[in-house]
Amino acid sequence: MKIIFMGTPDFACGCLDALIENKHEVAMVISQPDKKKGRGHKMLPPPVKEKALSYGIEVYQPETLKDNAIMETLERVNPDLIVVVAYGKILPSYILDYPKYGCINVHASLLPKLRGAAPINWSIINGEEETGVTTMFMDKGLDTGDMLVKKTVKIEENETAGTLHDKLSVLGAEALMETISQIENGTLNREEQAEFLSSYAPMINKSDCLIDFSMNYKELYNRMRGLMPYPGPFTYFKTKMVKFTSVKLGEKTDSKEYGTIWGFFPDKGLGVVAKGGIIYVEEFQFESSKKMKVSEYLKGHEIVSGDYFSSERA
RNA sequence: CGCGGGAUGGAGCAGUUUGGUAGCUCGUCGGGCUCAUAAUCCGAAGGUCGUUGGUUCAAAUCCGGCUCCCGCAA
Repeated sequence: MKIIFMGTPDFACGCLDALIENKHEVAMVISQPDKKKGRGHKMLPPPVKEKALSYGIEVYQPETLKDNAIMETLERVNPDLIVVVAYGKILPSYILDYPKYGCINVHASLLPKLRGAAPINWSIINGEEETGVTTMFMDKGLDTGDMLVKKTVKIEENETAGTLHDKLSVLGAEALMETISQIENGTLNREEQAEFLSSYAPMINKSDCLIDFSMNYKELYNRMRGLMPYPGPFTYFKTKMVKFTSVKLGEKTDSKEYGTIWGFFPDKGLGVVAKGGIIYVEEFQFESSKKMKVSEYLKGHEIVSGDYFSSERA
């Protein structure tokens, strides 16, 4: 079976690896164009492109899918199946209809929940107890196609978006392999998504990351974990922006001085008052600075009792 | 040429504006006190101040080049 693989970020690399390891014929990889990234605007290729090149697979990076170039490519390669994992563009219907076996997608949630761009983050932010991956036949809607294989994983107490991302990347590859072999064996089981159960996981934006300590401490803890390590929950301490890189859920408190520093405890970290309880900060990163443990920071800086984090720069 | 911060004993920082003996907190090592201690006290070791050139009687500090690290933005 001749496959075109479409994907862009790290998350998709596990699936590409699995396809190769299981001797599937990946005739071409389509990825987003190289982008100016990082300091100094260096051009950097997306991870999937690098991975594909290391396998010696031809890579195509169209700026748009709306012109004829993509059609010519499809005709030249003539894939039986297109596998899409976190590609980042909507596929027009003439692509969806082109391959004999259609287009399948690996999505990092238990559909129909958390359709959209950031299901991993939102599963934690929403305080879900479990999430997973779902493969589906793509249709015109956003993650609305018929579901094929579903795999579940428990969200741990201290799970972050980073750790969950890695788990789901592996699980996604497994689900994809099962889906493809079911296609080959003709044992596929399609299940329609129950629309009334659906929810949406929109792209994370800057304002989602600004931490507000007047939020309930458990919800806040979920939100912080769901944003780690990227893009990272942040707030301000005096004149500087500070990003939290490791936090723990603390005990209850009645204090209403949200954002105020409760104290520093070598075994727990820097306690901060949130609504209903304490959040302990173990590690953070100030702007222009390296990430460091709070205990390290305190060797060269002073934080006095009564200092506070604020959602606005002083 | 996207914007900005930084490089000072093992760690985290001050000192740079206004050149003139290298300083703080922590750690390390030795010792005291103590039933004991991560507590406390006394003492010690440890730095060509990122690199390179220049100005100067004198440079961590002023000027130029270079290297590396980091945040933002995309």
